[in-house]
Amino acid sequence: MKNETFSELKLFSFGNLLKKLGESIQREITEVCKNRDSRFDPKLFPVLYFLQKVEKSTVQKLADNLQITHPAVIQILNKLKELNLIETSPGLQDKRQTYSKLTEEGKELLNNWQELYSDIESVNKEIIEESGYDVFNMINSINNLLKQKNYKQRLDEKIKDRIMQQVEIITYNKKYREDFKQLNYEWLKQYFVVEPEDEKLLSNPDKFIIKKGGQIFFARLNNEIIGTCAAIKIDKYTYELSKMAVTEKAQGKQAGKKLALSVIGFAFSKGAKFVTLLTNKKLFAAINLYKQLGFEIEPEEVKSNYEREVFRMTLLLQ
Amino acid sequence: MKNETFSELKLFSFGNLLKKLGESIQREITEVCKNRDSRFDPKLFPVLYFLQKVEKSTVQKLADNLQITHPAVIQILNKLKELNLIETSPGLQDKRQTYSKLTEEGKELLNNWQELYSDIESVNKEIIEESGYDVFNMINSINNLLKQKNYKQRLDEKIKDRIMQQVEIITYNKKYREDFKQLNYEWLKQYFVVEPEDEKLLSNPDKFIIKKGGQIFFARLNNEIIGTCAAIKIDKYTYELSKMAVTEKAQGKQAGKKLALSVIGFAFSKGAKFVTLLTNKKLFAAINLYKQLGFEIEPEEVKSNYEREVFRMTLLLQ
DNA sequence: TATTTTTATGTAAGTGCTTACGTTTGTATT
DNA sequence: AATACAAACGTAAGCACTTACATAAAAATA
Repeated sequence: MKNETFSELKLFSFGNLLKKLGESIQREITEVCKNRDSRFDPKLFPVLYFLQKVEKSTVQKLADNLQITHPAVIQILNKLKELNLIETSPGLQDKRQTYSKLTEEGKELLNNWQELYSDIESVNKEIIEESGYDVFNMINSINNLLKQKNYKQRLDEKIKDRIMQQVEIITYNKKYREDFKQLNYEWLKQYFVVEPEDEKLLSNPDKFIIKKGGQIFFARLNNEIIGTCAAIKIDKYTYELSKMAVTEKAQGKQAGKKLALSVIGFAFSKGAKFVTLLTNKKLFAAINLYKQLGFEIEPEEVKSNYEREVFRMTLLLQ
Repeated sequence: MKNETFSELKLFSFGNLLKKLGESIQREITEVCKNRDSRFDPKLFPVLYFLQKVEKSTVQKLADNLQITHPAVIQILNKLKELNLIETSPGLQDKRQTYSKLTEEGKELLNNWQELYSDIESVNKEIIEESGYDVFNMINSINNLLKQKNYKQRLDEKIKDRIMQQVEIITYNKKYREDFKQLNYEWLKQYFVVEPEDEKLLSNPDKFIIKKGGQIFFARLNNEIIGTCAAIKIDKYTYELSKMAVTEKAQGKQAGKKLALSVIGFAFSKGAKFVTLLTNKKLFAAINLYKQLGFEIEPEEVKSNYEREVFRMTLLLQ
């Protein structure tokens, strides 16, 4: 009965479980040490140990080697200084540095602690052996995995994937005509002005896009149309990706990417060789997306009948 | 080069490694969550989750189920209350209790978070699978080991063993005569007064103990005599454990136990059937040790020629 | 050479827990 | 019924770190 919830949340709390286990072990070690010798604080030990090995060290070097932050090192060094176990001196060549080294008292105490240190190691070793697991390799293995791709990245990707899967892409239907117009208006007004040219096309998608062999895609999230994009037939081998618009509030849900992929897929299925598009220098996010999908910027600046600072990008379908 | 010290201290820092790994995972989870929705704090989640499952709960019940202390629960509940995700009410039968339950807003939010929760679970699962280790069984296994015998106990035992091994037991030699006398004087003065009877025996151990077929043992730690104990021959079948004295500053190093064991071993090797001793009611630690070694209190109160509140304990050698 | 950037250190404050302690209420014992 | 004991909750403070920020010196760059 008890711990049932605990076990349900086990996978979610994975990090916490590791943390708690480690903490409880450290807590008990600290307690035992304090009982033996009020000065023996296991958290001080690694710093002392390292100082013994290298004679003297800067703060940064300690932080790097002990895998803790430099403020943590400084706090430990301060305690050691209070206990007269180390002494510090400013760096000679580099005046920013602070070197720390053991005092005679520090060396002696460290020597006395060596035995307790070994005892702790023995107990840890026994526990690990009794557990029957190669705990260190496990820790290493997970650390390496997270070094290759850190947790944040993994989780961000997972979330992106999930959201992308939630966005459905559907094809044109008369009932979406108003959505097509609205989404594009919203977008145009944000960046430019709506020109007569736009007005004409956006009001008659059947006539200017569908009937001419093109297609219009819509991104739907929870039964709401959040984005659109058209594939306009230019010639047998070329389709234009155009009228891409995703509503502000649904940004970041990968709808644009999914829409663009649909256009590309459509063009490909029609046997096209190129997908081309016009875009504007200031639309960084869009340009990035197109690049990511393999579009390349045409070298010559294009003169379009739209009064914008535009250029052409083209994707070669293999 | 780097991390070398780290790896030298690996076994010592076992708990810390686990803790750090867990912490770093939790940190990144928290960061990602905060970016998505400033209110989604993964540390709040288990409490919400549990409240959803049981409808309402007391503080203590939450603490038990989530394996955290009750102040931790209260702190989380306070945050949740600030966010209007829960509401609390005092217990009806038991007025000490405080019940918490989700508000409508809390239920809705929890529902929204469900997806992010699943994403975190998926990432954790992937990491664990990629690592190739059965991390949960490992954690369980170690937790169980520590439940059977906690870390503190293990470490205390390890230290005791080590110290006991360091104490060497050696047999009588004239050069230790002064140690024998001094140790016993120190001890006698602390608890009683030195009587003529004592004086006589302590000054002539060769004559009164060794020559009569007994033996005197000394405990040596780092070339210093820290304790002594005599085996005095009473008759063919009986030796008396007597003149046990361990110097104050070396208490707790198991010297007494080791000395007593030496006396018992000596008596056994001489073919004795009993080891007997006189002790005083106020010497609790000593009595405990003797009991631990198998000595049993003789039922009748003994009249000794020492003016102390004494009784006899005897060990039957099998 | 002047200026920007980076590095080493230090300080302050935050975090997510914990232990320690106090108050109120309930339960057990005399 | 009176009293001792235990439990539930709450508050305060501590712990072992962390992030965030500040400062001065060194290194890189223009």
